Amino acid sequence: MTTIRDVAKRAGVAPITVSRVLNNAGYVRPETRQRVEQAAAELHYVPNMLAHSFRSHRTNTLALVVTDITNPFWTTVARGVEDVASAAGFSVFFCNTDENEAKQGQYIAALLRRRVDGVLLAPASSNGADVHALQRQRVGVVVLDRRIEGVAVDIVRGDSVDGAFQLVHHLTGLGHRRIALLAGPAGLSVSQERAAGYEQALRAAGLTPEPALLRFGAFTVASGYAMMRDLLAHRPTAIFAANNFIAAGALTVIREAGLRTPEDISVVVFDDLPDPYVTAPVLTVVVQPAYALGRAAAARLLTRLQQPDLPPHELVLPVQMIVRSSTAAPPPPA
Amino acid sequence: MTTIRDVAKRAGVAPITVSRVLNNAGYVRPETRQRVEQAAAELHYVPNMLAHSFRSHRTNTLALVVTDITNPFWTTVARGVEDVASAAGFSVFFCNTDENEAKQGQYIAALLRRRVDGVLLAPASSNGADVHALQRQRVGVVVLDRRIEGVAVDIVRGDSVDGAFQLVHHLTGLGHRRIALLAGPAGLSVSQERAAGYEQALRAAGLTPEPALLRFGAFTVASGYAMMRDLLAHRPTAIFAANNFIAAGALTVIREAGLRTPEDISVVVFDDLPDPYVTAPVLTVVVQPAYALGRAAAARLLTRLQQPDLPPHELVLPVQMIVRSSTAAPPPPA
DNA sequence: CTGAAAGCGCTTACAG
DNA sequence: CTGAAAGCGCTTACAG
Repeated sequence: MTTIRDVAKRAGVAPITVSRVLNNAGYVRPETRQRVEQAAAELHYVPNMLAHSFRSHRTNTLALVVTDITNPFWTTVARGVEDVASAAGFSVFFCNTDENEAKQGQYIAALLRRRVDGVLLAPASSNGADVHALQRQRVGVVVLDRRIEGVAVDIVRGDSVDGAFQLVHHLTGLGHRRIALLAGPAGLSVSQERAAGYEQALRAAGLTPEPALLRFGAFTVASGYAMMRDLLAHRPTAIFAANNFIAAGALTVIREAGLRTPEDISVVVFDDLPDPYVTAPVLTVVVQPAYALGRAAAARLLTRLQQPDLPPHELVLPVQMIVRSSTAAPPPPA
Repeated sequence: MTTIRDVAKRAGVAPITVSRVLNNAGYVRPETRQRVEQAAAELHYVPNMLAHSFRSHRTNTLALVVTDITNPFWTTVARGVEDVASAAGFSVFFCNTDENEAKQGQYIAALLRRRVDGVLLAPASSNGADVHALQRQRVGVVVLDRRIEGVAVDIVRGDSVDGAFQLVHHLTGLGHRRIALLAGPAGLSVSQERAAGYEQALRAAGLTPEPALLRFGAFTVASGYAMMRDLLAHRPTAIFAANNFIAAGALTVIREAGLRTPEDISVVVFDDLPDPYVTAPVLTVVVQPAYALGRAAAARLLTRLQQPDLPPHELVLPVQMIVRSSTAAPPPPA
């Protein structure tokens, strides 16, 4: 394998000069630079980034740890992260935890061993241990989408309370009084915040939240299906699904029960399903700016790498409701 | 930062002994092992994998380069790869090329610099240059899903010819005579093979392929939409979409044109859209074993890393047709 | 079963 | 603008 030494020999310079050329660091005479570049090309030289990183203590690598790689919300976030990172010369390690705390711990340990410069973490739980472990080793961290407890750290997330409020306010405005919430895991801040927005909107309409109409589960199709099955007996006239996959499960139950949307039951959802998902009906939704969220989080992480002592900051991105054909006035009481 | 040396000092042994404990390599007395492990834990020691890899010439890292990270086919493949890799102690770098040859080249260069042990590549084109570059640097390679030209390399893919034949044969069996193919990029082996299976099935039914009914495009919703718009004037009674995203685009056109499926037009597709995609109608499909494909490819790559001189091998996984409600006999001629 | 010495391929820190 | 020397934190190769 050819090394910087071989290139140096061929170009008639010292290894350190080759290093300067390859890293665009320090002064090199244009002619010297050209001779080095030519020698490198002729030898098919491939820089050894392991040696570089090992010596310089910089890997130019970030990691993005998400909870469900099959959810288009997260793949869209990933594109935002990747675009910002690669423009700044960083590579990104994508990791998928399946909302599993143990898996998350294993990934964090692996990333620490690899000496990534920074981590963007969508935490699988509110437990701050992993963030703490990263900070102890002086790895940059930005928490995505969710809040965690007891740790001072940068956060970038969408406005769940406001989004939930908008959706449920829309439903009460249409005259709905029996609105169910199919929420995510009870322990996550996003679940709690969407439930808070839901209750605020109910109260604003003079309604009292009914425990039987609020279910916690998981951000999966199967969970949406199970929660919706349980709910049918309680005769909701509208459903608020806390994410897109929950909505997909709920819609399957609705279809199987022979109910029509929006005539028999209205449906609203947090997070859109993009184009390729040929949904019917077309859902009233709160859209989080997933791509912008990825970009903002990556940008913040790069800033933190340069200024480690910046005070932690929470960035809450606004969300937007799009009213489509899945919502209408409730059916007249039977 | 604490090093192997600090751990050694605390445990009262030599650094090499710590190395042996951490890597489970060579003989270590159980008591010595325990002392070392305790010292490492007390010091919150995090092994420096950069130093390890740099010295040992092994990174325990693979890369998976796919063409569209938003397509569930590829995320499912990714899970298969990840499961096999992590069981064997390897991490996986996920890279997304967007079917862009230049982006692929950049990723391959970055992976070479990082000295990944092996690469699973779904090539964005039939050009073998990147595979050649990997092989020259003695990086293991397995090509996924598609064939490339002029390079001896392991390949793992689904049976496109057979899958296409099955779908189109199903349509001719129902009585269709005007069957259109919305294919992927003309230069890719998968596109050519699906077109070949399509033509074979037509000929087997005594039909002559009609150039106006075969369109090449891209594996995207937008391309499916555009191709389908162009096709409407040619009055096909059935559509064969070469992948799931093309089908999604075509279905939008069909819906906008006020056509019903399957009454007015039948639709078949290569690659399923999974659960969360609440499609209507439910499509007749050829399913590739995406998860198994990922597993098989990763397993092959691990084998090759251990036996670099194995002759190249092509593994073609069988595919399965599932007949659902999007296909029926063609409407009577107007 | 354990260790002392050398070296992996770069960059840092210092000179000139 | 260029270079000689030292060293990053491990593992290899050899000894005992």
